[in-house]
Amino acid sequence: MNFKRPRGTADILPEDQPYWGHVYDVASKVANQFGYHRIDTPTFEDTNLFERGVGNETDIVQKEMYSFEDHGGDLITLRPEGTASVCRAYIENGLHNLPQPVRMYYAAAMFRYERPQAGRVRQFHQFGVEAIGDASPEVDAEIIELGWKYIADLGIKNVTLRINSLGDAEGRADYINELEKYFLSVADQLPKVDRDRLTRAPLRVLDSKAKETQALANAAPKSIDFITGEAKEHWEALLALLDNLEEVYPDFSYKVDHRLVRGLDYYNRTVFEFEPSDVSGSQGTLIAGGRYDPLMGILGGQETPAIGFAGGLERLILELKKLELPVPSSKGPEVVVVTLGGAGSAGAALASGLRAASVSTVLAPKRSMKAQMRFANQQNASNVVILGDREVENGIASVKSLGEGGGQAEVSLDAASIAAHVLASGNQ
RNA sequence: GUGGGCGUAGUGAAGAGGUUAUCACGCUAGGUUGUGGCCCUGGAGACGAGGGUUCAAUUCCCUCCGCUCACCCCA
Repeated sequence: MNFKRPRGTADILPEDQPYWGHVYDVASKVANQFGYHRIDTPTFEDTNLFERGVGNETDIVQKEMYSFEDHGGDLITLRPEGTASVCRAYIENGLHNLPQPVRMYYAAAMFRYERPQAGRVRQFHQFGVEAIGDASPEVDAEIIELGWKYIADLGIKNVTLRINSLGDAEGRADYINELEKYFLSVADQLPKVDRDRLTRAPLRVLDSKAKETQALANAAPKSIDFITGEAKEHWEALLALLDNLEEVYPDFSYKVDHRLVRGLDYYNRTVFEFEPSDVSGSQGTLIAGGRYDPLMGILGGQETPAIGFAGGLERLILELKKLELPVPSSKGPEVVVVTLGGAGSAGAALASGLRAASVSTVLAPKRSMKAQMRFANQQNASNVVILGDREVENGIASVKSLGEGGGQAEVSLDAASIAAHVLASGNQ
């Protein structure tokens, strides 16, 4: 009986690491460009944080959380998303005392008990950003710009940005009422999935995948027609700011989509999503976010406006692979040390000396010379240093460059000389 | 939770109710005594599990398990 990884988890093998390194590197680079600082929160939290923060009625809380009682009797949950934790940390650590807004980002594993499929696993990874403590539409635009730039810097083109406003809590009830009324009036034309949805979450009928529903949803009442006052001003200001972005970034564009809604309870006003334009995959959303002004209050903090997004790294990597986009490849060592005969220990000593001199060095396995050369080649090494009894005796090592038409040189057998030789040829 | 597809070496594939299960890549050892990539020759390595039908099952049937895709949901 062999052990297998749990369903919905993945081993990220060395060969896949270039993709992961790339999505993490670009994430931190772009976040820093916008003045966002990294925050790490615990992998698990009090179950109650998510029940309150994510919303007790959501599927995430109802059937997807990894929850357990620990040995002290506390109810613990592996985080299914990042925003609730960041807000908890903001409140707990008194980050409202910092200059506002506080700009933070995270990149970490999340856990949801779901049926795995393309672009969806049980342990998955998100890059998320949050700007807390500023209600102005400029911050909305900034977050959207950040998300767009992240995707663009990864090299992914042809993404569609859809945006909508859910308005504030006050006006929302009226809107949902109207929406329900409308869908009920055409209920006989809805497929049963959507009739069920209508009783459960009327907003979600809007983004149904069913063809029959989509035509009806297009004609449904729009939330942006129900928003008033500050929320309306906010929305219009945001659209103007996005128009500016179109001038700065030639490829940037957005589409107001009144059928865009969110699954989590805490969102208000601005919501948005980035997804590939060629809607092939069903789990297509690469980045999704929005404003969540009510959340801080829900979690027991002071009312504090905030907005953020989260992006699925697995989905981004899937897209990178689909588009066959290049990612920085892992480099081989600068030196592989090949030893023959009784030179084994001299080789090990030389390898240590080279590493001490900051030259990446790998010792070839003790096999035939041919096998060791082949090993060096497979490691993608820049050079081999050949060390046999002859060399040890004469105090001279053969240093061979493995590149195209690389030559071979005799170098004095000491780490400093070899390091200098290797670094000099590497810099040419 | 619901519904489809699929389970043969590490990977990708082929195969037949009946002796030793095939191929490619990969791995590994060699091919003149100390020089990689190309080429050649060896070697290791597999029928997901259980039950049934049959003289005989890896092949047909059933169950389970696993993988995968979609719905649902969501990043």
